[in-house]
Amino acid sequence: MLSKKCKYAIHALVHMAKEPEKKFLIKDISEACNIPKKFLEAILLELKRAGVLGSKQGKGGGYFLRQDPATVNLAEVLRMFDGTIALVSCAAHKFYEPCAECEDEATCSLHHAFLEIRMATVEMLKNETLEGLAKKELKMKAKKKAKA
Amino acid sequence: MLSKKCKYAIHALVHMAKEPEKKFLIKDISEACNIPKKFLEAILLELKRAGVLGSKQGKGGGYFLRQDPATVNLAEVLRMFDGTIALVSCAAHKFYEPCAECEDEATCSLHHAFLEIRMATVEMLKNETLEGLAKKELKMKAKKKAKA
DNA sequence: GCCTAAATCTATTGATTTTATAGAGTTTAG
DNA sequence: CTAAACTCTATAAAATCAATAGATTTAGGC
Repeated sequence: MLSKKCKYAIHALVHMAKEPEKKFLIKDISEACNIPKKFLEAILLELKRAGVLGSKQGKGGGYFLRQDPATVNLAEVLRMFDGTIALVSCAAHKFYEPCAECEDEATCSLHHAFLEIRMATVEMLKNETLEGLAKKELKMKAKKKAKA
Repeated sequence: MLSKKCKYAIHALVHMAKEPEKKFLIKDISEACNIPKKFLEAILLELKRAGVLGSKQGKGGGYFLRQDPATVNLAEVLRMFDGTIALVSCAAHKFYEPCAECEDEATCSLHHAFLEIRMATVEMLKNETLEGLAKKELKMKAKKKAKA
């Protein structure tokens, strides 16, 4: 499972990607996405430090996307907040660590199995971009409204 | 990431699946797989309660596979120890729960994205059986030995 | 029957991580 | 100069994870 922090980050980013040019107040994102304001503060700050968001301080300030939402994908966000995507550390790409209990990774069937699963999962996550998610959501909401 | 408990469980099961008819002592599994003995005790007990293992108490006792290792897969073991395989609770199959912050799952892009990812992941995990993993491991170890 | 080997059960501890909040500080528009 | 807004440090509450201790029950073999 994702941490709440990571899920909140994705929610916030997708929300912002619906209007990629707009500047957002923490408070507004917090209310729109139902994320505790103080918690969201820390999250947005992390995203800023990672270069995904930019910000402007003082009156009239706010957060905005610094990167093209088509180039930001879920694999990236997951790794930023939750670390590795792999199910065991010895199958990780960016956060590789040998498993303490394993005597020989080369002949460990789990290592090989989870390596494949990690690679497939990362592929799927890379296909999910902020732009894609935001557009899908706008479309779904429009459809639902039309129905009602 | 899997919990250690879950990873230990899989290690122990694969170890046992290499000799599916044999009866194993906790101590022997613990030493073979480098798992803290007391911790392993609790794990094996859970696997027994779940029906995967059987046991015999007293002198000459031990644990043994109760199910055909070809029918036990990693999806099952993961769910037993770590709960849902999905990355968000609203995308879970066996452990579904709505996300607290989400106002409308039907139009949530994350819900749909993670639903697909969960389904693909479960497919992959289901293809990894105790028998498959054990055989692969035996083969790899034999190959390595032949080389040396 | 008694001894010993082995699984079983209850409880609890310590460490770590996660989630969240408080409050002071800094920046900027007007 | 003041209000609005992000920034930073600190910390606390809660949950989870990993591991251990110690007592109990069961069964085999002499």
